[in-house]
Amino acid sequence: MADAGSRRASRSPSMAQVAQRAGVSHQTVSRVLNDASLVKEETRLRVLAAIEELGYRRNFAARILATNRSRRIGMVTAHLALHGPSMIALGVQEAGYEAGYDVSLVGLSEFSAELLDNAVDRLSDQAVEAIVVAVAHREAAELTRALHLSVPIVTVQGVAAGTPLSASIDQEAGAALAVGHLLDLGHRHVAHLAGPADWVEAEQRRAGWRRAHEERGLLPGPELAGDWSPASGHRAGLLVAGDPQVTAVFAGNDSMALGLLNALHERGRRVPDDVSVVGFDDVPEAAYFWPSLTTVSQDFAELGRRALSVALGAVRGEDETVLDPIRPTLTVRRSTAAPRG
Amino acid sequence: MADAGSRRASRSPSMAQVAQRAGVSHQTVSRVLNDASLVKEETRLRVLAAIEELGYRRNFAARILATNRSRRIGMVTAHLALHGPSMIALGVQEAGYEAGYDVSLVGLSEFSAELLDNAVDRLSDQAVEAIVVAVAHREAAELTRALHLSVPIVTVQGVAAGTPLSASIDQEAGAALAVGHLLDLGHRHVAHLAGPADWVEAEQRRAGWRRAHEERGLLPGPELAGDWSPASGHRAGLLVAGDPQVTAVFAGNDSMALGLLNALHERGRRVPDDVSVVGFDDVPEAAYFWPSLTTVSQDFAELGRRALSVALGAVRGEDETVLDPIRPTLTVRRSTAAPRG
DNA sequence: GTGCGGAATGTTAGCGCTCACACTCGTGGC
DNA sequence: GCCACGAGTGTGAGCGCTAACATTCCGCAC
Repeated sequence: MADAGSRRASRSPSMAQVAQRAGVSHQTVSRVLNDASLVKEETRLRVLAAIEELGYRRNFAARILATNRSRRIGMVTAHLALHGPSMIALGVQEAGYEAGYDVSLVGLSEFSAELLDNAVDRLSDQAVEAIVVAVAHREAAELTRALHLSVPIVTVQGVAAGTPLSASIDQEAGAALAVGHLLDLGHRHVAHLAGPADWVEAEQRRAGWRRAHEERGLLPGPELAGDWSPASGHRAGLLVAGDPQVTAVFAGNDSMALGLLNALHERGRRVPDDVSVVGFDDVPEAAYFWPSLTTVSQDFAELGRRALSVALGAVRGEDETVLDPIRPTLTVRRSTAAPRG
Repeated sequence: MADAGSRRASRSPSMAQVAQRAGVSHQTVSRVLNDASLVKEETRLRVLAAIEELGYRRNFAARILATNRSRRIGMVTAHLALHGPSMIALGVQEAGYEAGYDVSLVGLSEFSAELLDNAVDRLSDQAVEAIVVAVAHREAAELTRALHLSVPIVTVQGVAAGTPLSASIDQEAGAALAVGHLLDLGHRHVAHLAGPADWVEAEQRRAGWRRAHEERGLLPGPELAGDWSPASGHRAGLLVAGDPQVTAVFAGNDSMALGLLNALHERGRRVPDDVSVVGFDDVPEAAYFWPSLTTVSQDFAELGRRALSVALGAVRGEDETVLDPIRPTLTVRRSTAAPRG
């Protein structure tokens, strides 16, 4: 119970107080905390004891002020509730802590240029040493690059592989994997339920879908427009159900695949007997869709870790080593089979 | 391009530089930034111009050091990837920003006493003014209370309504709502697929399930043990499918309901014709399960906002007004119907 | 014209830390 | 016996800000 009336919380013990108690100078305490090497073992223990007794914690604001380094990385993401972004955030945090950095996470409730600006602004106020932006809209990537802040910005979604200061997953390869699986089962062509046109990921997955056909000398099936939501998957599903030509669909993500399955059931089309469906992301629920969903798994946490390591490299002013994009893998379940007949 | 060789990033413009440029004292600049009231309009504009020209940003570390207030709230959560926690985090952040606070979010990759301790420690190092803990394990709530840090800790899951320094959703009422719906449709009793015993939420939902039966003078149906995962829902579903007595199941969350549906389909039991199913949470996908899931909706973002407001109240040393828990609502979809016959 | 009072602005002293340097020992070489 | 040296420690300044107090300015009453 701190004295409730006081305007300012009472100050906690300072380095000077620890020093006095241990009978040394404040600088020696500082040395114990930073590079113990130069302090005699006996003194070190005495200081440590004093720290313990006083419950001392180093004042981070004073430290930042004196060193001009915040040891803080900012991260902004939209759609924190989605599987991908939240896993990325986790990866960034973990890797950050390992490297002695704190991570300030700002979640956008929705995407808009203004909110993004705002978030970056706020992070700048906190003097972050680098910012990781995990917002997949194409516009976001462009906005981000236009900012030219004084700190490095690492983009982690919505960018082409090989872009400087970025980390990525090879979406195209993943899509090709999924579509290839369908074609190799004997489907003549595969329809694609695409994500929104302004997402780079959607474009990349679409490219993989086309490529898989081309590599086999086949013509791609019809393309449907979606927006990642199950509702859009459902709408597309109604269309698919009406066209007996379509025997296989590659959905741009698992949520749309879910809506698609729902519509197919509604119309009495059997999966995979009448129509095969494959998704993308491998959300934890995908294995329990009806039927369980064949989909593409990506290691988002690893993506986050890489993003952080790129950011730290930039902070240290190192030459950037461009990492190969992460390769997704295909998880085959019950929603895909060879076409009938 | 900062000079790559320098050990420390070059300092950004200081208040003193702004002052010089505007031809005033640094204190006047400070006044413009804080309580503009006492500064002549003309001077104010001159200072603002100087700030603009120099691209000045107030150094937050110096400010914190001088005021002894960090304007930062810490939040720790496990299962950031789940719908509930991520929405809560969003609510806390939004409300925090509105109140001029930054929020430091620490996501635990899994729950353990050690990791929780660690996270709280890290936040303490950042001198947060309060901590919001959104970790639902019963153990977490206990650990949290045992910490007695120097800052207020607000618990936001895993606590009974009315607990001091907490915000909550009335889980029991939500469960009673869901089960009541089933009973009022004419089901003799409802089976319950419960969450893990060490989650307070699981216990509360279970209590609501029992209460709904008692209020109607009915005996509750069988109780099954789950762990929130779709896999556990699937296991339970196989059991349910084998018992024709069970005509309705209340699942502790939507994920388990999904697994349950999956098992029911697998065994050829029709939903809702043979078995009605209701979930809890109303995740965005629930409307597209097959069949679409009747479930209980909770306003997690609001929960987060309340938690923050409780935290700020405590920081200001106000007497705590205990808020009524948030009332969930029932969303009826296709997975529930009257029993056959 | 003198003085008074509030509005506007300036001055000074820290906040708790790190950095650069200064100092004090004891030890060893000559 | 003196100096050089390095290990171990201390001293002082200063990071950029706010808080408290000091000062100046100006218009107005007398």
